[in-house]
Amino acid sequence: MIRIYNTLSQQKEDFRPIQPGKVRMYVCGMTVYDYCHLGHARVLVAFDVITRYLRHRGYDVHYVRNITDIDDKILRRADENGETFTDLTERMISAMHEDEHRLGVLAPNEEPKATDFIDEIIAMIHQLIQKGHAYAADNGDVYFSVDSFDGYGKLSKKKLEDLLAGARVDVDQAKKSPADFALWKAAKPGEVSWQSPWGDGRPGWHIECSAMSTKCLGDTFDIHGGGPDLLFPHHENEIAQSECATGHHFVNTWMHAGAIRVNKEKMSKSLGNFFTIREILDSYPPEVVRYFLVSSHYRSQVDYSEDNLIEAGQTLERLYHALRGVIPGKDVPETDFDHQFHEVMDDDFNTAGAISVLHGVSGALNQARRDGDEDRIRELAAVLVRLGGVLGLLQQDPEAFFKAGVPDDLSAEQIEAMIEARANARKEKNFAEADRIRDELQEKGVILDDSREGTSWRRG
RNA sequence: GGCGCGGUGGCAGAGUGGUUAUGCAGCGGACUGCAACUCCGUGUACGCCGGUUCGAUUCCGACCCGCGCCUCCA
Repeated sequence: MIRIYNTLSQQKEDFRPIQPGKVRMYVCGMTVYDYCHLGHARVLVAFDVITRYLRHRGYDVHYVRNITDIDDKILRRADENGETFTDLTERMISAMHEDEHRLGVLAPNEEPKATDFIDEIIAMIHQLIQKGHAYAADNGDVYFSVDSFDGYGKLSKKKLEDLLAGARVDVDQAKKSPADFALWKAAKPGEVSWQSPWGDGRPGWHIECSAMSTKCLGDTFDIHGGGPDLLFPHHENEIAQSECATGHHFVNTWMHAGAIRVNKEKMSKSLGNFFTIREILDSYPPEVVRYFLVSSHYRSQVDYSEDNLIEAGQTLERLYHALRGVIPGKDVPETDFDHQFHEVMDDDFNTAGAISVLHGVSGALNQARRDGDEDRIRELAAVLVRLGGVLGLLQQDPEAFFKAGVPDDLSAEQIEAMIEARANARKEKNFAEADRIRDELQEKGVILDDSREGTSWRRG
């Protein structure tokens, strides 16, 4: 039985999908006005692992992750760049896909964009007005009336009165209550807009997710996830909109990833302390970044630092070393390691524990190597690749992993030729020449590994 | 101020009412022409103070400290 921590109940619960064997999951994706940063990568990778694991356990997962392609920040950025907002969003969407692909994140089943769901959004707003949960204000905006929904605050555990008492709630004359939020925003002159019964405008941020998730997954679905800062107000507002519009319970399990921090502060756009995925990938192999993210639990905070990335790289190398030179066996049945892996992953996707199982496999594999037990080596290699694959790791050919990133000015053939020259020098006991060749290669970023079987090489 | 989360060995990071993951670094060893790499072995821990218990790092309470949300942010 898989257990998942539910933000709604604040505890781990047995996971029972609405339809046995099928999981319907929605995750809030990117607002595409800039490149993805590490915080986005965390959510992307976390829910990728969750999807992979659920599928590994036999569930048919329908994973929907939206793209917010219209909002204030997009319009402002497009204006600053002197480009149309669609040029900007298309560029950022393809950049996002590139980043995801490099991190080994599988594509969701559906990737709805807000601008493709304007009709559904308008229909839902219309429904909310009819049921008395929303109202058109004098300024052309349409607001959700927070007072009309008794359940408001049940996800974030906030009381409406506390929210109203807070000084940071926007006081807007057009709103009946300061906590009300926009469903439809009237267009300013010259702004991109769509026609609606309440005048030209565009959707508010929260309504798009309600409209798209309902359209793609139905009124009630299993899992809704996202980043830690979406819990309030975004997800709280989604619940209010959806439950008021459909009259049904919205989501069974709410999942939130932990924040990425830099120097003890949350990595965020507003603090400006964020690292984009692409700039991190300039310095570290993508799989190392993924390993770093997966090595701690998805709900915990993690600190981004050079040291942590370097350590992740060293640890990943250890696992690939175990696989080096082995052809994994085929159709290897489940082992005790698989069971251990399932046990920790069943417990709210404990990827840190899962990685420890991976190290257990690699330790056993090394033992088999010492024993010279070829069958056992091939069996364990298969298990390691299989379980690693559930985390989206260890799917590369080990040689490719070790040799990636070698400077272009040195071809594999040249390296092999130098290795051979060194081997000859060593045979003639000309160690000065042998060491000269070794040093020369090291200077160029190539490290030689001597072993009984001969010499292999990898990037430095 | 309101709500929520957390404090584990030098570092990263799981977990558990008693047998104390895993990795990195350190140390010892094997291997090596010498090294590096690799492999094997190995020590150190549960913020503070009370309570419950035969026994608490694990449960309960207080305290200290850190963090997140309450405003756009994954």
